[in-house]
Amino acid sequence: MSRRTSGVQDNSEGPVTLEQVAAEAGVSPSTVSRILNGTAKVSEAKVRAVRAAISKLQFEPNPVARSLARGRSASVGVVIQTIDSPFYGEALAAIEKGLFRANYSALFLSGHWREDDERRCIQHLLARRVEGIILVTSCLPDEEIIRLSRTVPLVLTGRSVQADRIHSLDVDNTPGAQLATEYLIGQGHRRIAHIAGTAGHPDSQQRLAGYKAALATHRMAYAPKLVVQGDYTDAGGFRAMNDLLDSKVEFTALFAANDQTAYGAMLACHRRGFKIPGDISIVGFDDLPSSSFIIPPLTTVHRAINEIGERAAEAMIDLLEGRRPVSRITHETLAIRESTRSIRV
Amino acid sequence: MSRRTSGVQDNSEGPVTLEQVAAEAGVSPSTVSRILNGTAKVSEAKVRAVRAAISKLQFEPNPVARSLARGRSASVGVVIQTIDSPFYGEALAAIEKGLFRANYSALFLSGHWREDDERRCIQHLLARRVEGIILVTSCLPDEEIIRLSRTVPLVLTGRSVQADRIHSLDVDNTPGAQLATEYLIGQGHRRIAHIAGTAGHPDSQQRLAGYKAALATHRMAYAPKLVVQGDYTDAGGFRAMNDLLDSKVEFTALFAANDQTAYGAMLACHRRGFKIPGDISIVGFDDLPSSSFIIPPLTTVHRAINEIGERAAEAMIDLLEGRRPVSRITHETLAIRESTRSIRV
DNA sequence: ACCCCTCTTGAAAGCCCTTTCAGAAAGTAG
DNA sequence: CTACTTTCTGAAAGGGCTTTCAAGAGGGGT
Repeated sequence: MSRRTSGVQDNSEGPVTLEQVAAEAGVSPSTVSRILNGTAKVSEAKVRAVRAAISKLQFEPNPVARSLARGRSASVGVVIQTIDSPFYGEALAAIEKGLFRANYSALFLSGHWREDDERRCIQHLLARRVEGIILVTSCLPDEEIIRLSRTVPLVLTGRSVQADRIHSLDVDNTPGAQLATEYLIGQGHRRIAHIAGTAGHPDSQQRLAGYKAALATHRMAYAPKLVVQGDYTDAGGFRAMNDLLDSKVEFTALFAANDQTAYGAMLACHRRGFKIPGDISIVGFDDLPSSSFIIPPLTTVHRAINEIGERAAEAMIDLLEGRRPVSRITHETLAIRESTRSIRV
Repeated sequence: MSRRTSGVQDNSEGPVTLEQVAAEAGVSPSTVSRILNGTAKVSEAKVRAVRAAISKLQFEPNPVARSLARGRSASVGVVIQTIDSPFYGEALAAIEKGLFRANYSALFLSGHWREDDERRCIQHLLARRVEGIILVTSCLPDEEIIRLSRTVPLVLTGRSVQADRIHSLDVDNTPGAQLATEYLIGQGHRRIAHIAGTAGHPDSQQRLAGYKAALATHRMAYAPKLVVQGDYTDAGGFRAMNDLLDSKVEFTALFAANDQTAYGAMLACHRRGFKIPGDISIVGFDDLPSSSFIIPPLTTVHRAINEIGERAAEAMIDLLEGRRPVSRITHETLAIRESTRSIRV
């Protein structure tokens, strides 16, 4: 015992409390609280005294107590599918920054593309009393999301669900995919293969839809044989390209569901002696940071992923502070690099 | 008024509280708490009644109140430098998983390799009353870290600082770098260039040291001209390789400070018509997931980054629960792929 | 039958803030 | 100078849980 008594400067004894500040400044705790939060006018003199006490004692309000008293946790949950993955990483960074600026903490959890894991994450977040949840490409069915939105406000990316406290930051992937495919068509390609993303993912369906739409626009037949299943990973792209090559179906270009798939596909081509873009032109989707540095630099659909993250954070803050979010996302563009070539005659 | 009274199933009225459970079960709040935490023996009958009430009301204890009462926040802070970056992403995922399993939440914040940002993050985390902080490759000076450890237990990765409540998960990069360089030497290379990592980073210094050590072991002279500064990014590697090529210094192999640097360097070679590994052999460091899929697949020092993450989480939990962490990290190995070749005669 | 223990349980105090309520002080109007 | 506002301020009541303390109940020993 005893260390409690001492303490000219040695503030062992755990964090300083608001009451200690009040005592030091000779005012009541309520006054200190009011100054801290600006919830009422307080006389100049007391403000000064309290500020002095605060800095003398190095007081930092305890956010846990504050949360309890206010009934608000000042934190929002972010459920992402894979925290690794260069693509989502960038979004995360932007979300973190946006929330941090508005004084919210972010709790990141990964759902691993599994509904059950995602539910578990959400449960955990709710138990932690987050004030809102940002779902980055959720796997859950619409009605479940709507039900959830009755409990907490939601921001969804890569997905569109309409409900009162839901803000969908949907980036329809269809136009981007169409853009990519049409670019290939414009370069003279007529037999264009596609390696799809994970089966069942909405954005993978959209990318396929965009591919089909481009063909349709140019009155080109859709050949199921030219489309093989991938899973958004390098390895999946590698496998898929091998399947494609094994199947002996002819094609001069490939639209890959994402950049990683394209990487894998490129390697498969390389292994079998096909040159890119000499023999096969390849377009990706996402524009990962490294895509401009691989060999050859990848032509790909550019998405401003950090912008998506920023908007998601903003929208969440709007929702929390009772404003109606209106954020719109920049459209996808095509970053034309060196993995494609014209085969016009 | 009124909606409070109703409620066969409609639990508007916000979350259920422990007191409501107590009332429903006909016991005192203390008893419910004891059952929840197993802090005392409670009669079979009451346990059953309480369990029934809990599931009937769907009670979930409020962690905020719990934190306040216990004085423990059940959360740990994780300061990372860049949340994006495939490399750190993996570590994060592993840390998140490890902490989640032990019922701790992780608060991720990025320091952007800037001391000030890192300090700000730490302040924020302390204000949030995290119980411990994991610093992934911190930029802060040793004495500051030691001072901090008097406030919260610390786990450090990529760094070694000795103090009571600090557990360093240091992976000395020197041996890995030496391994890489010696491999090149073993393949007959005599003029080996090195693109260093960000100036001043300890691990970048270690990698350089490993490079030098390998040369020394083989009685090869260290030529400063063969070493140029990079910054761990693709772009930096690209630039550095161009500088190297411009300088007309001769070399047949390159040891790049990390995989991204290697990517950039490879592209620079490609641009100027140098073949890899035909003209120049390249070895990287880290073994990013995509490194086995780029062209050519990169020979690189493999680090079990997810293992580092797992160990970090475990160590933190040990520290928090009063155990002495003893985790050891697997050694680095060399993943030999196709970006290197022997030039033995 | 009486005393002493052990075991289970509830009351109440606390954790550290916020916020309502009401009193005190100061200002304005009549 | 009184009556009524308008400020500023403190006391006290939460917010939802944990934990200490003490009382009540039941058991064993003599």
